[in-house]
Amino acid sequence: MITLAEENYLKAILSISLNEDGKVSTNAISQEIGTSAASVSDMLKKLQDKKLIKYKKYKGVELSKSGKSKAINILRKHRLWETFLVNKLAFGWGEVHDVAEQLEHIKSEELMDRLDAFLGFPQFDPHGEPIPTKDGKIPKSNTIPLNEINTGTKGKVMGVTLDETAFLDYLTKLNISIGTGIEVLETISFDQSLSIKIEQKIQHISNDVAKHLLIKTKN
Amino acid sequence: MITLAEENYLKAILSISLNEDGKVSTNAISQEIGTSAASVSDMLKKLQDKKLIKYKKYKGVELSKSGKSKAINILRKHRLWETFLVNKLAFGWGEVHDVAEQLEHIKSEELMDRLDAFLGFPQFDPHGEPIPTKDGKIPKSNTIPLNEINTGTKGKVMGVTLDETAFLDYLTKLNISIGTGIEVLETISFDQSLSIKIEQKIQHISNDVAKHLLIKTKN
DNA sequence: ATTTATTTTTAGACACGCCTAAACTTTTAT
DNA sequence: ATAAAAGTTTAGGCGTGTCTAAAAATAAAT
Repeated sequence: MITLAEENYLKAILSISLNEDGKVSTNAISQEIGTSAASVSDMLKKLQDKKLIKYKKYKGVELSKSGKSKAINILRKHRLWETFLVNKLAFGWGEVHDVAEQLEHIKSEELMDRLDAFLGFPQFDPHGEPIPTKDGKIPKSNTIPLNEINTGTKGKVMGVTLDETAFLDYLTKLNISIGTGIEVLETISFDQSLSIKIEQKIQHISNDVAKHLLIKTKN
Repeated sequence: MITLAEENYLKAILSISLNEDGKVSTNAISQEIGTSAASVSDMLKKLQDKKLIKYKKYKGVELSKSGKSKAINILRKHRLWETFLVNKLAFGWGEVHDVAEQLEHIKSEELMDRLDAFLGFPQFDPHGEPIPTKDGKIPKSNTIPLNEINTGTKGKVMGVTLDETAFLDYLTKLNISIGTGIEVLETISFDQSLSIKIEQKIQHISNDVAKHLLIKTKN
C-alpha cells in the first residue's frame, strides 16, 4: 500500500522532472513539497525500498517505471478533478488547486473511469495542461509561450503555466481566459514587453506575464 | 485542525448514538471502527482535550456541541457524495460506500456548497437516508419499516437501513429499488414473513428483509 | 456480599512522517 | 590544490495512531 505522503513525493519528483531534465535533487524536492531536506532523504530511502525510484546517495533521484506510472496516475486524477470542479461546479480558475490536491488521493479506479466519461474524456484541464490517459500517455499540445510568438501573428490562449492567484486574477482583469484570441502587435526590445490586441482592445503586458501564456497560433 | 482519524471517531460516535440512546461505550466504538478498545481509550482522551466529546473514565462518552456539529457535517458530506456517485456517475447501490468514506474527508466548504447545488439540494441520499442540512439539521422522513405496515396497505420504498452487498443484491433480484411501489398482502404470524405485491407480481420475503425497508404509506 | 466475568484503562512498544543539529559529500572559488 | 560554500545524509527526537499485555474499575452471578 502506498501512503499519502509517498504519493506526494512521487508527484513532486514527476513534476520537477517534467520541467527540467537530469536527476532530481533532494533540495528541489524539499522546496517543491515544503519540508526539510532531511525529511526528503528519509523518504527517498523508503521509496527506494519500495522500488518506486532509482536513487544513489548524493547523486539525485529519478522515478522507476512503476513509480512513474503511479505519479502520472496521480497527475491524471488531479487534472480530471480540476476539470470537474471548473466545468461542472463552476469553480473559478484559481480556486481549484487546493481542493484537487486533496481529491487526487482518492483511491478508486472505477471512480476515475466514470468521472472521465462524465466529463466527456477531456484531453486538457482548465489551465490547458494535458490530462494523462488511463494508460499513462501525456497528450502533447502544440502550443508555445506568448513571448516566443512573432509580431503580427494571431493565436488563441490554450493554457497557463503558472497557478498563482495574483497571476490568474490579473488575467481576468485583462479579459484573458482559455480560448481568448490574441494578436501580437509589437515587442519592445528594451524589456521584452508586448503590445497585444484582445477583442479589439490594445493592451500592454510584461514579458513575465507573456511567458506563462500558452498560445496556439493559427497556421 | 482535526485529523482524519479524529473525524472517523466522531462519525462513529454519532452513528452509534443515532441508533441507540444513552452514552456510547468504548467497546461499541472499537467495534464500529475496527480497532482495539485500548486505541479507543487513547483517542477519547485526545478528543476530550479538544472539547469534542464529553467523557468520564469508565462512564461512556457523548458528543459535545462542537463535536456533534462536526460529526453531522461529515455525515452530510458522506451522503452528498453518495448521491453524486449514484445520480451523476451511475454507480450502483452497493458500490458507493467505500469511495464516499474517502470523499467525506475532503476539506472544502465551498466544494460541498457547490456540489449540493449541482445535485439540486437533495434531502435524501440514494439509500433513502436523510442528508443533514448545512446548519446541521437532519430531515425527518415519515417512513416506517415494511414489517410494521398493516396488511392491505400500499406504499412506496423510500430507503433501506442496511448497507450490505448481499442485501442490496437480493433487493435488485426482487426488483426493489428506491421508489418501487409495494402492497402488503399477508403477514404470516408464525415467522412474521410477508407476502407482498411488487408491480403486479407476488413475492414472499422474510421479516428480516422487511424490517430494513423504509416505506412511505399513501394516506 | 463476595466472587467471577466483563469492560475499560494504563503501560510499553512500534511504524510513519516530520523536525533540528551535526556530520559528511560534492561543488565552487580562490 | 586547498579552503569555503552548498548540498545531502545521519542521528536523535517528537507527535500521531495503532497494537498487546497487564492492571483497574464496573457489572453480573452465586
